[in-house]
Amino acid sequence: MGWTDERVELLKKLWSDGLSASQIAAELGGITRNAVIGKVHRLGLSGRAKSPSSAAPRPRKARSSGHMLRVSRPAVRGNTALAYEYEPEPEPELIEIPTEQRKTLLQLNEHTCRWPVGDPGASDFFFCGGDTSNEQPYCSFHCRVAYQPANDRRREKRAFRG
DNA sequence: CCCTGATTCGC
DNA sequence: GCGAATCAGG
Repeated sequence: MGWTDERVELLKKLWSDGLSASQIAAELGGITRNAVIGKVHRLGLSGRAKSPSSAAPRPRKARSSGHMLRVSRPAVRGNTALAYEYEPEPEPELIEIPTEQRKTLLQLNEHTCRWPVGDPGASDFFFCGGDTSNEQPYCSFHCRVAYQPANDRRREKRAFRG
């Protein structure tokens, strides 16, 4: 699907009407939003009350100085390797479960926390084994973890590890 | 993770 | 010139 005069005119109209590139792409059909954006730029009609931050020029290559370093996973496109990576996040603090408290599946009973720790099937997989109370399946800490609102997945994941 | 536009560059 | 890939940001 090429850029016929009709399609270009429609593109100009829709773009000036404030439609997004993906919306225009869907309207024109058989084309991606990248194609729309590329055409918009080539036509020189970009800049539509754009956010100033997105208008800032992007560096061609990674800056190999300053605090943004540690290129450990180069992103390669074609024969050009360009990448920069931010400092890795620090490891989340793991809640230690005493070794002597840990239980295997066979060691669980109605008074031991059943919260799984580690990857099932792994050699170091075990259960929390902490004391439970009030007929709960988990210890107090893991009860909080298990019953907290489900929208905080990051926290849930962290808790799963420990 | 959804989306937005911006930019680069092989084709 | 075209637009996928990739970027930065909301």
